Amino acid sequence: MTRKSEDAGRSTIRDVAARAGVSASTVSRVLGGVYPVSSATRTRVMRAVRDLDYVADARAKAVAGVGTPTLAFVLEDITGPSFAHMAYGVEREARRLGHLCLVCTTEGDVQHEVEFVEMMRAQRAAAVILVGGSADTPEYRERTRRMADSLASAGSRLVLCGRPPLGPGAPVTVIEYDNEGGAYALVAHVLTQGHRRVLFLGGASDHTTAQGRERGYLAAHRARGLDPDPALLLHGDFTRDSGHRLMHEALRQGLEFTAVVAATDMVAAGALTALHEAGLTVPGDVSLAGYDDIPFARDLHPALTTVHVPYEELGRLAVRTALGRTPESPDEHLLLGTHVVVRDSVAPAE
Amino acid sequence: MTRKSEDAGRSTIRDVAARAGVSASTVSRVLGGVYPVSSATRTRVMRAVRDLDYVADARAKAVAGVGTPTLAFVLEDITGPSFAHMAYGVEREARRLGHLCLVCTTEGDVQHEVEFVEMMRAQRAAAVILVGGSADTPEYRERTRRMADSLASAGSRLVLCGRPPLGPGAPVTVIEYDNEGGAYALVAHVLTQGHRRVLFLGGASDHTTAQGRERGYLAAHRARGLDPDPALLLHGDFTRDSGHRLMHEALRQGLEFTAVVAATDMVAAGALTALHEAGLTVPGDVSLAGYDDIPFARDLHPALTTVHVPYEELGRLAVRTALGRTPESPDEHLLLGTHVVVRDSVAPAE
DNA sequence: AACACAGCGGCAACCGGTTCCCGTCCGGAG
DNA sequence: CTCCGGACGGGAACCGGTTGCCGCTGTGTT
Repeated sequence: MTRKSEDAGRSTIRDVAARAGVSASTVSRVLGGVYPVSSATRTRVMRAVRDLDYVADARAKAVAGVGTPTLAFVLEDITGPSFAHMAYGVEREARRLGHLCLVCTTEGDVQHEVEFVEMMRAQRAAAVILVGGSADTPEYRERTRRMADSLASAGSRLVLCGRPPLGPGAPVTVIEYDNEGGAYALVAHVLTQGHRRVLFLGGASDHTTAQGRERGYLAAHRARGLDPDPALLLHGDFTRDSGHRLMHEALRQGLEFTAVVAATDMVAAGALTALHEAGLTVPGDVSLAGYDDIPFARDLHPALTTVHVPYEELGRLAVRTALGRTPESPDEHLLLGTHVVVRDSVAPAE
Repeated sequence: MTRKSEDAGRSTIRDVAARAGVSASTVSRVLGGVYPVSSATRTRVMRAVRDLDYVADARAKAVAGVGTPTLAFVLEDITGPSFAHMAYGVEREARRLGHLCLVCTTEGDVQHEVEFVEMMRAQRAAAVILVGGSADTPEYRERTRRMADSLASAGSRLVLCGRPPLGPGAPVTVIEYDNEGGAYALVAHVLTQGHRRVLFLGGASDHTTAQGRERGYLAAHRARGLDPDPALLLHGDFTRDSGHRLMHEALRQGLEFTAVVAATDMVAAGALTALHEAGLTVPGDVSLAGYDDIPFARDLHPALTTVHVPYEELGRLAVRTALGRTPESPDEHLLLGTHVVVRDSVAPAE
């Protein structure tokens, strides 16, 4: 028996009180720290606390209305690099502010999301942060709005982080980044290098992130009076495998292009491998660009030209604005900027 | 006012009871589902519940001793691919089992870890899972053991997932994977290809994961009667930048080697870039291998030969054994196997 | 018609904390 | 010596739930 106390398992505040010969109120006051307590009593209580290795039950405190509320965030897949960076920002800022962080991955299943939000309402979470893009359908807006109302009426707050907003009137905080602007700048860079047939490896066509990036691709063309061949717009999802498959297929079909812009770096990675497999060199035969600036983009060969997105900052802002909101402040809507980072995977045409 | 009810904000069980004209106990019983309640009463209660959009406060239930306890996991950095996969396994299994998941990143700061564990004791978490390797010092063992005892006395459980065990007698569950075995097999593969001077890009020398992999490296040499040049054992950390720097330095010093084994795929990625920068081809001039089999390993060029570690499974097992433990079962210690996956980055010597 | 019993629902105690309110004891001022 | 007020600590109500126990009612037996 190396344990110093009688090892009572979890001990309550009344156990401590009994051992110190005082009432539970006094123990609570000593631990609270504000109420005046004589130093003799304080010492006895602290001693009992140490002897029993007592820690107040955070859940009981929560019921009594003290204690910091928790925060929750929901994402599709924690192993995705951009998701992970947002999660990092959220967790980090929450910790800095003294909040605990609940996490839920949905694996793309809407049902999981709805159930989890309901649980968070029961937990009386301070805020629920929905992280990462989504399809923007009427059902989505309807469902999400219901979640927002339901959380709001329970005193919580819904935050959309990199997700389609719901239109006016919904009790939500929205933090977005400029998908279209980033894609515009990136594609403009590619076009400036003289490329005229630029293959676009996009995402699902109802996915807002994919839509934004595709709009940027088109806008950059139009700004120079170009009208891109619709056959060059391919759709898949945001995975490495999708990039690989799409690229492989495009090559097999003999599609003509001198540059490839992928909707994400993951897609670009898959595409790059497919290009290599086909015996093509990058950027010698084909130029390639990605989107997201995940850490690995530097270590692809050639190092990938891409668009940097301040994912971590996005997460941090999400918790800050959700928590710092004053009752009378309006629902916020932030839009963060992006910028292209030029590396070695895009070369002049010819 | 589209809201259908009078929108009471959070409503209590007594509000529901009042509206349904019954007592709080009855509402509780209707919601509980087991106790016999007449169908007329049940209908009235359910109606009130729906009208008020009532959800029972999970924290209050927890205090009353019902409701599923939460689970917590702690890791250094959620953006690391292998960490992320363990986190994924943990979260997924927890959800399957109906538990909520708290997360904390430490950024390598021991103090954060200790504070968080204390909070989890206050939360009465079912289990706290410490994820990922660590330095194995006397202080580490002492501190971790204290955490384990303290959690155990509060009815929680400490789980070490991919972390150094504490020796006999500590109330911990340990889930490890075979670092040494994997490295042994990998290095054996490299040696079989005829390489004799194999550079090892290791981690911190007091880090158990790094130690295990280094032991494997040495053992594989000794098994064939080889005695590796100590100058070929380099130490850094597990980051991409460390790999880049170490490789760059080794090349600058004119160290001689025909193959490189990196302690992680991240390190290998950095090393690969450094090799490319020096104008060397892989595996033409130098062979290269990694460890972890992160998804990106496939998309490096050449595709990286590496060791697969069942990270997700590791996380899943951590929660399963922590939760499924019966009071009389002994403290478990699992060791999962690894296997090498051969791709294109290792070629025969000469 | 009296009785037993099952079905149903309310009261009150409890979970583990916090805090309002009040009583006691002390010292210092008049 | 009395009176006053501030410092200190205890009792009890409360937070929002659950549940043991008991009493009421209605129906089916004998």
